[in-house]
This record gives sequence, structure tokens and C-alpha cells, in this order.
Amino acid sequence: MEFASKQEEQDYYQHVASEQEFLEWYKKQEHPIYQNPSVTVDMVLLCYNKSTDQIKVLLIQRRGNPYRNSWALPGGFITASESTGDSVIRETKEETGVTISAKNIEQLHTFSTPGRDPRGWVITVSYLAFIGEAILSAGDNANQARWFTLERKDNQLYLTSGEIEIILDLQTQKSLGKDDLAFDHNQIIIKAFNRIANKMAHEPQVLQVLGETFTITEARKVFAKFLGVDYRSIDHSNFKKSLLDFLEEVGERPAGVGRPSKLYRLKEDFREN
Amino acid sequence: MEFASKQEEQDYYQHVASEQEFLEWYKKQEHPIYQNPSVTVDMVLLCYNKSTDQIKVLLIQRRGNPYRNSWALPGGFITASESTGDSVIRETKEETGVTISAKNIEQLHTFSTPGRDPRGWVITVSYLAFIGEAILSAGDNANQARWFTLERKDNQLYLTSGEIEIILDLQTQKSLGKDDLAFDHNQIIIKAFNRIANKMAHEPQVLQVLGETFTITEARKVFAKFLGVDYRSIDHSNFKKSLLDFLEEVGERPAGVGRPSKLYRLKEDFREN
DNA sequence: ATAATAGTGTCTTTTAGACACTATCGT
DNA sequence: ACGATAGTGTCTAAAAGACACTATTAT
Repeated sequence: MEFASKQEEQDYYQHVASEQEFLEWYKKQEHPIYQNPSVTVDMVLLCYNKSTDQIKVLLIQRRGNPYRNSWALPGGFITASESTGDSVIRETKEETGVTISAKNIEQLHTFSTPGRDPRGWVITVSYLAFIGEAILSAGDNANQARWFTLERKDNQLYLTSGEIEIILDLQTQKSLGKDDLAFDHNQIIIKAFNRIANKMAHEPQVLQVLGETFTITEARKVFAKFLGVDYRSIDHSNFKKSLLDFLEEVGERPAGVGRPSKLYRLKEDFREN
Repeated sequence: MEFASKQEEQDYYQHVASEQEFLEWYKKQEHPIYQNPSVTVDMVLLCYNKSTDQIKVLLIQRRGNPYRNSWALPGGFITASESTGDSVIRETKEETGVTISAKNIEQLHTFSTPGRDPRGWVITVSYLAFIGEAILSAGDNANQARWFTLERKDNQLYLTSGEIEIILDLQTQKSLGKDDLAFDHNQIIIKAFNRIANKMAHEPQVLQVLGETFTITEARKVFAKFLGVDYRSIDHSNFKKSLLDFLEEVGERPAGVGRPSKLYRLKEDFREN
């Protein structure tokens, strides 16, 4: 086929040729792909330590520029053969050693404010996931991955690990302390936290941080952490009533002081997102 | 500065140099940008026609391959100087003539399944917005933009305009009729519809389709459309009670048969997303 | 026995829902 | 006057919340 101009050729394939012809032609063309953004994924991965009663979020320390030595969410660049969900699972595994199932991730938000990455045009798709404390050890220290405790006081979030303390304001989404997260990861964490707090009463997937089975009181403690209150201020009886629709009894926990507590797990329907 | 190899140079700037030095160096490099996906935005724009009692969604007919002549959501490729929110507002304006405010859009989901676009690697960030029927005429016919009525019957969505009828199953997200939407836009529309139906009782931004002011019965009719029921099956009194927290009275509508209805509008706090 | 923990039962308040009634308009 | 539309009031059932009580264990 002969064309008087490139424009005419394009017109032909776009508007006259069949879709199959168009695609064969399209794949042979040079594409102005230099205009495309880099796309990353980021994972807000939460767990809970029953013995210390602490919510934890997994962060990695960046080993290279930009934001070298800053703490950041695990994540990285996507590849063409994966969905963003697959990418974030792969990147989390690579950077932290933690394996997450595709069923247990939830897409949060896509961040694209110009200038959010000093390297240039980069947008990120953020995800949220919960894992039980059994996998807590998977944070690979050699690889700079560390669990930060996540504590809510009033309307501030405190992320702490050793000497490092990052303070985020839930309203303004600003960082208040001496330490800071890389990129706009403070916004992502706040988005995740608010999402969980707002919907946990109706969609209690957050209880996955308790592992396969848990007691009512453990669930109360997790809820209390996200509400920023003492767990005893949540009435045991009423709490149980409100959550029972989502739970099924699976036995008793024999050990410990006091009356043995019953063990529950999330019903199948609510274990996935 | 001299380096024995490119690898050594990269190591130096990533791990030794300051962030500023790194960024100056980084911007001079050739980047493997050929690996980047194209990123598009898509807008699910809904309105409501009071006289015909119909929810409508704005679609455009594609003039070029791929999916030439298929109907699709307005949208297009993003540019580096904008956030995806700004992009979708610009694209909607360009393709349909409809102006939307940044405050009135809500991000839905980012779709990235490999193969979702026959041209190659394309991911899309989808948005949702509502406009009052006053702007209904803005659908520019010369530009192939048209309002499709959106009707829920049981668990199917019917999108119709003239001869064209697109049927989507809310459960399976499959297209059931003879006509079909371009790309995975059926999934996007279903996502939007479910989002609205699930949260409208608590966040009734969907009432923006009624314009600035509206009556309780008009609001009932809009809710009924998303629930797929006759509006008279929703008790007027109870409905009003449940919504009154979000509304403020702004007068009376004098015209029409029957007792004059009071006019309400969404309180400031609930007008934005 | 007692403190600690956890589960159960009961009463009250609040909310949701069903339904009847009143008000205003056009014909 | 009457039908159509719309707003108000009331009663009941269900859900949420407060709080007291019972059960089991370790010390």
C-alpha cells in the first residue's frame, strides 16, 4: 500500500482499515513513548504483634538516591507482563521477603501529583494488605526492611522503630517530626489508615493481621488501635454482637490466665478483598 | 569525575553522591523509558433527566482504531504537567465539551490487566463525576458524544441510546447484548455503579446529578434508579429522615400539581468528594 | 480466696421501618 | 369535590449501647 504522506497512512489505518490491519501496522510504528510516565507500585503492609499489642507497618530503608537512607514503602517499577497487583506482590517479595496472596491485596489510590518524584514523571498505584504476625520475622534486616510500630494518638500517627520516629498528621497529611518518609509515602499511609478505620466496622478484613484464628478481645484490641482508644473503652459484649456476622467459632484457646476464650476466624466471604 | 565503568558511575551517584548531585546526573542519563506503559484516564460521567426520570452516562463513539465505532468512556492519555485528575477533566472537556470541577471528581480504580488494550501496554486510571441536567445539552453530537440511559434491572445494567443497547451483568461484569463497549470500559462502569449504590446512603454525592437544588421525591427517584426499584417502594418519610443530615432546606418549588414541595440542597460538606 | 480474664444476660436508648394522616395544588 | 402530589406524625420492631452478672483460670 502506498501513501502520499505519513499522515495519510495513519488516517487510513485508523479510520479505514480493519482493526486487525490497524494493529499489525500499529505495532510496526515508532511510538512517542518518551512521553510516557514511569509507573511504580507501593505496598502498605500491616501486621499486629499480639504480645506487645502493636500495629506494625513494613518499611524499607532506601539504599540509593533519591531519598537515600530515607524510609519508604516497599514497591518498585511495574513490568508489562503483570497487572499492578501482581507487580506489588512481586516487589514486596523481592524487597522484604514477605509473600502475599493476590486475594489479600486491595488497591488504595493512584498518586500522580506533578513533582511527587524528583527524578521526573512517576506515578504510583498504592495497595493495602494485612498479614498475620507469624510472618513477622520475614522482615529481612540485611535488606533494610523493618517493621515500624504504627500508633494513633488523637489525630496523629506515630511510626517508630528504634531511634526513628515519624509523625504524621491525619488531617493535614503533613509530617510533623524530625524524620520523614520518602516521596509522598506519608499520604499513602494516611490514606490506608483512614480507609481501614472508616470501613472496618462493615468490612473487617483488617482482622487478618491476627492470623488465622483470634479471640474477641484480640479483635477489640486491633480495632482500638485504629480508633486510637484504649481497648477497654470498647464494650466486649456489644463489640462481639456487632462482629458476629463476620465470624465463625472454631474452638477454644486453653492457655492463659482467666476464663478460656473462644477462638474465631473470619468467614470465608470476608477473608478476601 | 572519572569512572572505570558505567556501573561504577551509577553506583557512585546512587550511593555516594548527594541527592542534588544524583538528580543533576540522573537527568543527563538515557533512561530505559521504552519500558514505560502508556497511561490513560477515563471518566464515568453521570447525570439525571428529571422529566424522563432517567440516569444517563456520557459515552463517545471512537472514530479511529482500535475499537473504531465502538462506544467508550471519554478519556485519553495523560501528560506530564498534570495530575491524572486534571487530565481526566481536560480530556472530558476536549471530547465532550463538558466542564467538571476538580472538587467533583472521585478516583475509582486503576486498571492494568495485561492485554486490556490491543495496542500494547496501557493502564488506565478511572474517575467518577456527577453533573446536573442543566449541562445535559453539552454532549456535543458532532464530536460523537452521546448520553446513554443507564437502567438497572435486577442485576443487569442496560445502556441504551437509539438503536444501541449495551447489557452488562453486575455480577460477572460480562457484556450480554449484541453491542459492546471498547476496552474494559464495561468493568469501569460496573465499578462506578456499584460504588455509588454501596455508599450513597452514607455519602450522597450522587444527588449532584439533580443540580443545585432538588426535592425529596427527586432524590428518592435517583436512589431508586441505583437500587433498581420503583421509587414508590421507598417510603418518603423514612427516606427523608435518613437523608436530612446531609441536606439543608432552601425554599419551595411553587409550580406543579399537588402540594408544593420543599427544595433542598446538599450541605457544603457533602457537595465535594 | 482473689485478681484477672472472658463470656452472657438484661435493660434502655436510639434508629429504622411500616403506615396512617394532613396539606396543597390542578381540574 | 376529588385525584394527585408531597409533607408530617405515630406506632412498632430492630439495632446499638450501657452495664451488671456469671464463668474459668492462675496464683
